[in-house]
Amino acid sequence: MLTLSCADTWPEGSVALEEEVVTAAAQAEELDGSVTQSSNGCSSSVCLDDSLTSLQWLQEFSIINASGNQQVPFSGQNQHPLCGHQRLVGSEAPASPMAADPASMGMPHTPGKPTSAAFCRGPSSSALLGLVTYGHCPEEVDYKTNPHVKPPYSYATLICMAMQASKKSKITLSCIYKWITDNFCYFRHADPTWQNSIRHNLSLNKCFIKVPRQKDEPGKGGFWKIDPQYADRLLSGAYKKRRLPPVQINPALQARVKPAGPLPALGRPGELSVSPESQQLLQEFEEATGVDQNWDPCGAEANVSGAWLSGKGCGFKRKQPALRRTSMVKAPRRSSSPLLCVDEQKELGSLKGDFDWDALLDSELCGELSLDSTCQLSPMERDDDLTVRGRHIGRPQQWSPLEASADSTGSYILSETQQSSLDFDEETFLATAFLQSPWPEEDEAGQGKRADFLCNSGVNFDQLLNLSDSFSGDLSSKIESFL
DNA sequence: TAGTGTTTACGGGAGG
DNA sequence: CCTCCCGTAAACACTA
Repeated sequence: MLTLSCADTWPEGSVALEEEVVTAAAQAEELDGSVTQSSNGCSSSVCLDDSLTSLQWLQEFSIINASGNQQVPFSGQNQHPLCGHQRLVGSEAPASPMAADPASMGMPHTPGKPTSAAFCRGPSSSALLGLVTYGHCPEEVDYKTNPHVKPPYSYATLICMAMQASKKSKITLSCIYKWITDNFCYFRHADPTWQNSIRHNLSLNKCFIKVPRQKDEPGKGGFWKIDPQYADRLLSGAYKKRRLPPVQINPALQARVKPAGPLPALGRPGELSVSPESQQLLQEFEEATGVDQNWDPCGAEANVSGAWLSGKGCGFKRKQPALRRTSMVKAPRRSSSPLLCVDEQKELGSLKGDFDWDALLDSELCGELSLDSTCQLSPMERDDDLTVRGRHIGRPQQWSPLEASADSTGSYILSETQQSSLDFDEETFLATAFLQSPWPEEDEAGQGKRADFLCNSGVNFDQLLNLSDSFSGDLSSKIESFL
């Protein structure tokens, strides 16, 4: 059971920091002046074509926004417990990344020699994981302003983040560059060879699809989008490049961990608590896995996410040497899940056999994400429901917004056949919730929001329809009811 | 010419 | 030791 509810109806709460917006817009214009600019800083065609393939809409489920705190990832003093990322709250966020760039203020910088950012890992999908991450990351690495620390994300992840944050289904290479430099100070000062790596990644990583620019579209180069088949994986488990040695929970943090009681509201990092259920699940987990508090949540999450990082799902397109990487073929379409191949489902199944991952995730997610109408976290009873921003959603098998049907209470109950991808979508949501879009939001005023959902989300109707082969209801009425 | 995109090659880290 | 992932470097072609 997972509840992400809040009083506000979505997509409210996705208000960007105006200063950030203005700055990003201005910078984007400088960057891509040859292309007709829209308010989001990307080319007009980007803005026009939103109906492609991203899981962008997942970002709209931001519970952080629901909590009333504007999130600004990779910077600031507060770290989002979900993802382990730091975030600024309100005015703590620099109006411009450059404005807060120590390197641009005379701070010495030695790019290319990243420090131990790897030990301050990013998003975790559960309260438990976030808790651990939070605990063992006392010295918060501000990737947005720290020019010395290379972000612990793979280039593929960075690209994916940029794509997600852009609110568009496809973005230009320059937009990717810009987002990365905006959000990671390191790359603003690092040797530009990283851009080569970005391009290399785009070309070789099958997660990314090139969308040629139309002939009548001005500008250079094409657009890139995320293959929806891999998007969630990319974001769910790729927040770190490599596995790390076991980490220790900060003893000081452990002392702050209190049994029982609701989790503190986001933004109260000083007082953490774990519900008894979570503790029990943790204990079960430890018993089942033999890990203790040295358990690396990052690696674990990668496993939970389908172990795709281990090379089973999101590999490179490159032609591998004949005797190497024979497994690097395009992953087949998933059978029951669009996101899991058979083998992966087996893996997850075997995992389930040993340990109830769902229970752990669900429990922790409940404890972490449950926001009641007063925007306070509250422990949740475990059931099979999901509430996002005031909308009650049954635990889906293959989550698709269009498959949701509203019940009499305005809740969205998904059919049982929709279950499989929720775990990944949860992960995706959690992994992307913290993302900040430097791109100016398009018209976010009032009524347009919901109608813009499917447009801005980048959800392709055709793909959604493909996802719901078995979906035979009145599509238009469902869409209308959903909107 | 600069930016973009593709491709190849190589080495290091990590896991099996 | 092998495989895989990832990063890096470089060469090359194409295009605005």
